[in-house]
Amino acid sequence: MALGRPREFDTDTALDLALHVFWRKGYEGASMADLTEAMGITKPSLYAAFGNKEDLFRKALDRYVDGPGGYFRTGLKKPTAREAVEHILYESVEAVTDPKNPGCLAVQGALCCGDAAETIKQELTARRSKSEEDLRLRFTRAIAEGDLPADADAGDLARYVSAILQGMAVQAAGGAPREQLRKLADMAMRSWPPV
Amino acid sequence: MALGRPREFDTDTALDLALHVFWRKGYEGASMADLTEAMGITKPSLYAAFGNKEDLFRKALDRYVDGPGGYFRTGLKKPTAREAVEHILYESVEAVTDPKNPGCLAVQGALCCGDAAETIKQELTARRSKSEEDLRLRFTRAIAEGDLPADADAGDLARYVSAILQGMAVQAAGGAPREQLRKLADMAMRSWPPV
DNA sequence: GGACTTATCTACTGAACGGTAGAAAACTTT
DNA sequence: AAAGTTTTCTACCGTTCAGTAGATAAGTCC
Repeated sequence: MALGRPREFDTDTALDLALHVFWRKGYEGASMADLTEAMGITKPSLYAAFGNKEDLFRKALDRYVDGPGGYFRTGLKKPTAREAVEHILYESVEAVTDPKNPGCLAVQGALCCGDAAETIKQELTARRSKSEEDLRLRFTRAIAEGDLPADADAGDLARYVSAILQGMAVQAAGGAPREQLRKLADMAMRSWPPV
Repeated sequence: MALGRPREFDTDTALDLALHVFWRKGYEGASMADLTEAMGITKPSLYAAFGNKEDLFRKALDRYVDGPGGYFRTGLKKPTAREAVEHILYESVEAVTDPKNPGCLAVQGALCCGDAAETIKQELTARRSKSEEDLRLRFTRAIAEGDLPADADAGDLARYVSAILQGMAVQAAGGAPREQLRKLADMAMRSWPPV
């Protein structure tokens, strides 16, 4: 066992609780008081375990990507581009319409912000770009493998799917019901691949 | 002329300056210090002229809708649904990629927030819903007039266009270049109306 | 000119912000 | 049991937040 007084809370569950606060309120909107209250720990414990607010957010974001946002990576592994897009779109609908925390952390965490949160905004921007790039690479492979038209533009398709996902995230943040977003995904799929 | 000491600044230009601060930083991210500095007035002058921060934001939002966001209303007046969507999409691309303040105020003003800004978030959500409803009504008319298929679902189409617009806003907030968003609009138009 | 009205300024309020000092408590090691 | 290590707690730090009091200045009205 580790030296010293043992920690009285589980860091993973505490991080999950912090994640949900950030998810609902955004980086700037979530105060340290909000976070400690939700996590059930005091501020010094939080700082000792996770660093500062920015560190905590980054750790929560990692957890988000591996947990509630894991459908993205899973989808990329599907055998065809169509199946990948289908999986990502419909799983995204379920994720962003979770009534406990509607929307997408990568979109609403810090879409724009005051000066203090600028680096967090950049981090989220970079993550969204990375996701779009992952889609692009997947579509490039699909073109090579013949399950997308040879004259398709992988970059355009990736941007299109990203925009749909982000649009759904905005609508979900506004309380759009699951049903409606499913119909949105239906529409996107009916015209896939877009010409 | 009005009674009392005359105001030394123009309220409309001051409101424009405030609008651009809110646009770049969001409601929570824009501090009163940011605002007064940009507007070139002191805090008491601001409060006397515009009320409190929330009032100021609402007035800036009205100005946004009538100014930089005016393309939406203009587009709805186009003779056909296709022309309306085309106008709104391409004008939106220009608006959200304005390098001075990328993105859309109605999306990034308060997509999610702390408790204090909750009413602002609701106001923005309501405005986005209103826009979607305006699109739906326009498409309903278009179906009646025969410039959309009789079996089209006006609500679905409105949601789809809204999602594209909001997705573009998110991408623009992340610095997506105008060229790329134009190609996104191209794709949306090529498959219009979506089946 | 004097009364009245409104805008402007400096200086300030209380509350909330992120973050920390320092002492006490709980464990392992020897 | 004593030493060493780490967590926990209360209480606090300085800063920034939105918002305001009160005095002064600049006009109009009579």
